[in-house]
Formats: sequence, structure tokens, C-alpha cells
Amino acid sequence: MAQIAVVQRTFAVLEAVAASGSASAKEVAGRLEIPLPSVYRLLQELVVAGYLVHLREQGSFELGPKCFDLGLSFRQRVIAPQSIRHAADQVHRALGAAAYFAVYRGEDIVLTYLSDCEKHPRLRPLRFGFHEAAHATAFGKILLAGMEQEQREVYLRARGTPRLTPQTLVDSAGIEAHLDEVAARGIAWEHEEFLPGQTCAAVPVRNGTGMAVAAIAMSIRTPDAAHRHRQIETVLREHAGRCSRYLRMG
Amino acid sequence: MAQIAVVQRTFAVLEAVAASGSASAKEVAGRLEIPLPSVYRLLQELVVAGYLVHLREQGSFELGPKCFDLGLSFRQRVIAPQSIRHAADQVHRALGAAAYFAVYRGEDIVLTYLSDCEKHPRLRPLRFGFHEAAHATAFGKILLAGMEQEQREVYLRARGTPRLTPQTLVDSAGIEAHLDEVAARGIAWEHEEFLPGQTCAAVPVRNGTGMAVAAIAMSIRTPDAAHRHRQIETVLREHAGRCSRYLRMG
DNA sequence: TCGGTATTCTCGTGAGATGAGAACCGAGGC
DNA sequence: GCCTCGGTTCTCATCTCACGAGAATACCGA
Repeated sequence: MAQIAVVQRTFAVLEAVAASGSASAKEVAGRLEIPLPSVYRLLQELVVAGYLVHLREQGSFELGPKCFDLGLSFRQRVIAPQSIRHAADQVHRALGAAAYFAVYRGEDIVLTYLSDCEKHPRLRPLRFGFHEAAHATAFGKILLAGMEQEQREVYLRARGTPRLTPQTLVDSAGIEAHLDEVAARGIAWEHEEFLPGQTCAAVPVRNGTGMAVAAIAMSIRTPDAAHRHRQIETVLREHAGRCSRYLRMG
Repeated sequence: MAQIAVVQRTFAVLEAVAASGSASAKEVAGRLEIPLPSVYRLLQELVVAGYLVHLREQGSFELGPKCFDLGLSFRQRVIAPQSIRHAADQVHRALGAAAYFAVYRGEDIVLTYLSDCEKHPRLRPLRFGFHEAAHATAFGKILLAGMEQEQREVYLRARGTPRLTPQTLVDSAGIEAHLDEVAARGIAWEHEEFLPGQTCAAVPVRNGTGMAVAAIAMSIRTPDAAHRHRQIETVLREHAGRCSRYLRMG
């Protein structure tokens, strides 16, 4: 699978620097067990390319501008488009709850928009970017439920299903059974499985072919969710429909 | 200067994808004039390394998780530390003006912290990250004034000195003369040279050896600056001193 | 002036990157 | 079912060019 040695080494060097924040050539050489001249060659290459900077006075290398640019490009590519953000903002307002938009992309689940405020804060651990605890969040579960079983197994095996609260579903049999139900209902509820005291719900957003490619979700304190399940489901579905329509139009 | 062909090609491919947001192998091959099999090899390598993802259903490649990670690492490394952010917040509060902290790093000027609020908004074009208009901002000028002349010339030649407002200094003789004055006074004022209606000021933050490695700055609407130059200078200097002390302690 | 460290240079060798071409695969169209 | 046609992967003979030991040089602090 892995092929071009130089390229792999180059990324290894880049990531070594990224991990340390700041590293000397010797440190990198030591950590990666690559002879010093080669490390210098690769470092130089990375500096010329703009992915590292050489802080001569300190004899160390750090991440360069291109790393920032890549991060920005990624963000701009992945962030939910205007109209979807708008839909999430409306869910936020209509329910008085933090709202989320997540997509399935490549092999990953990515949170591409969060709509919250001081009165209705998002779940603290959640932020823009990759999501690792799909088995314990409403939007994670709805997206898992939409995958082929094989794909789902690969996904869950790769990241595990750690217990985050006493309610977290951790055994694969239990998860599979639960996801069947989620798929059947077309909505995922999550009751304190991710964070104690918080209840979440998510519904799928489908593309033209009916595949669940994204999810719109909300989180609210558990007591505030009581007797509002109907309303929450209605609002989520309404805006999921709008998102679907938007996706279909491109 | 440039050496390892494969590595350069690899980054060329990565950046081609980043620039397009999404690109097929053929597009990349066309744009870079690299034979198709080689492009596939490099794309695959980038996918394995996590810098790209292969969206099979669309036959296209997009940026992957590692790009996001790099951006995060960069941010975490570069963002001003807690105590410096605190100093900038205090400047913000004491002056009722947006406050900024910028450092000179490698060959670049980087804005590493902004402290503003709705009542005292930052200059809109400014945001966290690399700064390109050093000749037209207060913190840019104070850092330029602290460089060796040669270094400064390289810097300005590389980025140019575009006219942003009627007040912008654009000719190198004028800039040099102005920077001499700035260096002598130890404070840079900027009167509507970057944005009409806005006045800024910046003072240097020095490391243990007395070199100007950073700047603390503020921006305010020009009318609000009248008769407050003394106060602004005093507040900035006070907190620049604190920042310097912090830098010396590490 | 003198260690010690960081960085760059030199160069012969062979691993391994290269790209033309062909095979493979999957989705539509007929 | 069969055929077509992109997109993608594989094969392989060629020869470039990346490799790393070692030496040289630059740089810094004492």
C-alpha cells in the first residue's frame, strides 16, 4: 500500500515537527532514526516548500505558512454552505437548543457547523472538525445507521467505542440492534450517552439518491427535553428536508 | 535550492487539490503536466498519509484530516500564550479599543492574537495568521523598524507596498525615512494608512537581548484618538513591558 | 583564540522512482 | 446479457537521482 519512501519520510519529518511544536534536526533524526544528512535534506525541502520555517537563532524548525493555508483550505472546503448554516441557525432559534450539522466524508464524520449561543451552549467537547465518538452522539448514530454494515464495522473497529458515560452503548451487538431501530425510525435520540445531563437528537439529510450523507442535530439539557420530543422531531425534520433540497440543487 | 523531485511533485499535487477544493486525477495531471500514472501514485500516497481523501463516488480527491491537524498544530504553536493574551485584553479594556499582538517569526509577521468586541471591533481585514501589509499597519511598521535594513528590503520587495488608502506610504525612500523616525521614537502611529477612518499605534515587545520580536498594538476610530495620544502610548508601553518580562521568563 | 555544535557539501553506489502500455473494474446504454 | 467507456490499478524494463558516510565549513559562546 505504502510506496514512495521519500514522500513517507518527508511527511514523517513534517509530522514529527508538528508533534513537538518545535524540533531541531538532531531531534527529528533521533526520533525517526533517519541519518542526519537526509533529515537536513528533507527539512530543507519542507522549508523551501513553505511547510516549515527554520528559526536559525534557535537552531530549530517549526511549522510554516503553508500549514496554515492548508488548514484554511480544508475549513473552507468542508464548512457547511450558507443556506445549511442558516437552517441550523433556525433550528437553534426554534428549539432554543444548540444545533449541529455533520457530514459523512471519505471515511470520516465531520462536524461542519455549530450554531449555539451563551444561553444554549454546544456540548463542550464538540467543535468544528472530525468527530471520533460516533457511537455516542445523535448525529454519529444517524450517520452510522445509514452506512452499509461492513463500512460501519470498519469505522467502529478503527476508532473503538469507548464508554463516555454510564449510558454509552459500548458492545457491538447492542449498538447494531440500536442502529437498526434508529434506521427504522429515521431519527436518532441520544440520552446522556455522550455527556451526562444532555439529550440530543438527529435526523438524516439525504442526497438525490436517498443516501444519508449528512445529519442535522440538536442538543439540550435533559430536563428541558421532557415532553418536547414531538416538537423537536418536527423541527429537525422540517429543516432536514430543506437541507436535502438544497443538496439536490447543488 | 530545490532538490528532491518527488517531494516537490507531491506538494504540487497536494496544493493543486487544495486550490481547486476538489479535483480529479486527470485534472491534476493536466494542470501540472505530470503523466497520469505518476499522478495516481502521488495521490495514493497522499491518501494513505491522510492528507487527501478519495471520494470514489465522485471520482475526485479532496483535502484530508491531516490538513486540518496541521492547521490546528500551527495555530496552537503560534497563538500568543495566555499571559500575553491577557495583556492584550487589558489594553482592549483600558483604552476601549481593539488590541493586537503580532510576532516576527521566520520570515513572516504573524498576528497571534486579537482582542476586540462589538463595541470596539478589530479592523475587518485583520485576522489571526500571516500579515501581508506591514508597511501600512502600526504593528507592521514597528516590526519593520526593528529589522536589519537588508532583511527589511527583502521582506518588502517580496510582498510589495500596495496603496491601501490615500495615506499609505508606498515609496521605499519615504518608508525608510518614516521607519527611522519610528525606530527613534519606539512607537509607530498609523493614521488612516490601512483603513480610512481608523488610527492605530504599536510599540515593540523586546526579548532578553533587546531585539524587537513582537508588537502590541491597538486600533481606534480616528476621531476617538484625538487628544488621547499620551494615554494610548502610556497604556501600550506599560503592557509591552509586561509582555517583555513574560518573554524573558520563557 | 579555541572547543563544540549546527549545517552544508562531496561523491560513488544501487535502490527505487518512472511512465508507456495494458489490464482491470464498475456503471450505464443498448 | 453484452458492449462501451471513463476511471483506476498493475507490470516491468530503464536509468535517474536519492542515499548516507565522511569531511568541510559556519557559527557561537567562552
